[in-house]
Parts: sequence; C-alpha cells; structure tokens
Amino acid sequence: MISKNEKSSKEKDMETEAALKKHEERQIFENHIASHGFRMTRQRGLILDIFLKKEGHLSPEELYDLVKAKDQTVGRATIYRMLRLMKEADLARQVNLGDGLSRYEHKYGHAHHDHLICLGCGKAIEVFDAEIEALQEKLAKKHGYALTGHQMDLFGLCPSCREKEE
Amino acid sequence: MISKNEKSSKEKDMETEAALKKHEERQIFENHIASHGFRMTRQRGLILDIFLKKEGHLSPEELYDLVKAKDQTVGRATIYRMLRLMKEADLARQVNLGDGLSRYEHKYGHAHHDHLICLGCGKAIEVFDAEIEALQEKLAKKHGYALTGHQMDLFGLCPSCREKEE
DNA sequence: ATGACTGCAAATGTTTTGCAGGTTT
DNA sequence: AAACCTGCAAAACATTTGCAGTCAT
Repeated sequence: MISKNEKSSKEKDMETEAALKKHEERQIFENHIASHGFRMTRQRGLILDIFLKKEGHLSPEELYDLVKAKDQTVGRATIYRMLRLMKEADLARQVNLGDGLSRYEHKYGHAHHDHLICLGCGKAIEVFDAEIEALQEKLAKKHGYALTGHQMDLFGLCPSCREKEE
Repeated sequence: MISKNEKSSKEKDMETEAALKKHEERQIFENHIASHGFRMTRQRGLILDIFLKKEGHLSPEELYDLVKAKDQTVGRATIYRMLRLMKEADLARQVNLGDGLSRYEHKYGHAHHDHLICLGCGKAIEVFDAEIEALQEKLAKKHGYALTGHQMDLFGLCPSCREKEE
C-alpha cells in the first residue's frame, strides 16, 4: 500500500504529463488570442482552466454550471463565446452524441476517433477501428462520392450498466 | 421513345408497387390511430399523403411548406404532432444529418441503413455495408459494451458536385 | 486612449404546450 | 355528448446578438 503522500513513479509521470499537456494547451490558446488581436481576460482564463481540467463531453450548460460554481458573475454568453474561441484554436471539438445537445470534447492530442455511448449512464468513450475507416472510404467510392469526413456513434450498454440491468 | 400516354411494363410495375406500398402505409397509420382511440382528420390525411409522396429527408419546416401549399390553414403544431404520430406508427424515422435540423425519412419498407451526405448539394443517400456492421459489433464487444444501435453518417461530394468543383 | 470584452436582455430558430373553439365518433 | 383535434399564441429551450459599461493592452 502506498501512503497518502507518496506516489509511485508511474503516478508522478502521469501527473507531469498532464501538467505539461495543460501548459501546452494554454500556450496554444494564448497564441491564438495574441495572433488575432484578442485579449486574455480573467473569465477566459477561468473557463479555459475548467474546460481543460474536465475530460469528457461537456455541454455548454454543464460548463456554465462548473464555471458559475467558481465565479457567479460569469454569463452564459461568455461561455458560448469561449467555446467558439477554443474551437477556433483547435483545443475543442464540437460533437453530437445523439442527446440533442451540443457537446465539446478536448481536441488537442486526440486523434480522430468515434464514440461508443452508454445508453444507461450516458458515458461516452473514444474508439477507433482502422478497418472500419477503410471500409467507409470504399463504401463512399462505390457510390461515386469523394469522402471528406464522417461521424459514427455506437450505442450500447457499458460493462457496469450491463450488470445493473439484471 | 415512349409517348406520353404509353408506359413500359416496368414502369407500370413500379407504379403499381408504389401505390400498393402507399396503401399499406396508410393502412398502418389508420390502424395505429384506431388502436389508440385517436381520430382520422382531414389534416392528418393531407399531411400523411404529402409525407409519403415525398422521398428523402424532410425537415418539419419543409413539410410545413409543402402542406401549406395545399392548405393554407394548417398550423405548424399540427405538423409536429403528426410527425410524432408517424414516428410512433413506425412510418417515419427521425434522423440527424448533421445540419442541425431534425429530419424525417420513410421507415416502412426501409431496412437499417446509414447515410452518405453530399456537402455540396445536401442530398443524402442510403448506404449499407454488412462488413462495417460486423466490425462495429466487434469493436463494441472489445470494449465490453453490448451494442444496441448506431448512427453513421459519411460526408463527401456526390458525383455531380465533384464535377462542379473544378 | 483604443478597441476588445463583459453581462444583460432581447432576438433567433426550433419544438412544445395551453387553450378556446371545432370536429369525429 | 364526449373526447379528440385544430390553429393560435405563448412558453420552452438552446444559442446568438446588440448594447452600454468595463477592462486589457
């Protein structure tokens, strides 16, 4: 057993890596801001921090709630404007997970992937299959289309929700 | 060349088939209505007719426009209520083609399929690939998920839009 | 000082709902 | 007659935009 204040070297590596990545992302955002003549504000810093800290697929409203917990005064419009900025800076990708809401996931350091979404708990994980990708290309070609992109969402029950079903 | 009033036997067959299918669909709708204690009205008949006649992927607003062209007095709410009914009767399937609108396609007689959507003209065709379906199942299983469904949209340029691009 | 940014409220666009009156069974 | 259906307008949502005041550079 490892005591509270000790960490395995593996844990330390992961922390270091995460901190490094977050630093890079912040760099990218500040570069984007600067190169467009925009400005870094308290609100933008806060929203960026909170978005980067939270993995997963946040809706604007969920992000708004998280931000409001830290600063009551931030408005919804600022959240939406910030989401657009993060998208333009290639830090965020807007996705549709079939629940009618727009959702945003981290883009930096995440290669193309599709989603496997649990209908029980709503959790979505990233998946990828090169064979499927190749077949999609082939399928489009068969119909004379030039493929430029796709969206694939798989719906099912995750292991823990499958247990509960019984 | 075939004159205006003559039709090849193949054309006649297709007409007969289409008329038959439409009749079956209307039957299904009326059964659904009757078995739920609902009522058949002029508006519902009109909307059903127009929806069934129009292949493709209609948005509520597009359907509303088509209906209004035949009867100015029909309201938007009736369109929405009718779309829900047709969905419940398994005559329509609500799909998301990535343009932010809800769209409805015919369900009766259409087996499961995915969509290949042209980014030039917006046209969407139905596609299917059994190999992809099998790999999706395999991919979900690999992550411990029980697959219950999926949504796959391929985006590209259709043959005629590819020409225009040059 | 300039021009960008903010929160607010109003506007948008889509879909749903409450209601008074009309229609189907 | 009873219950359902209709169109309308208002309400709900999610998102965007205009504006007057504030803040970063």
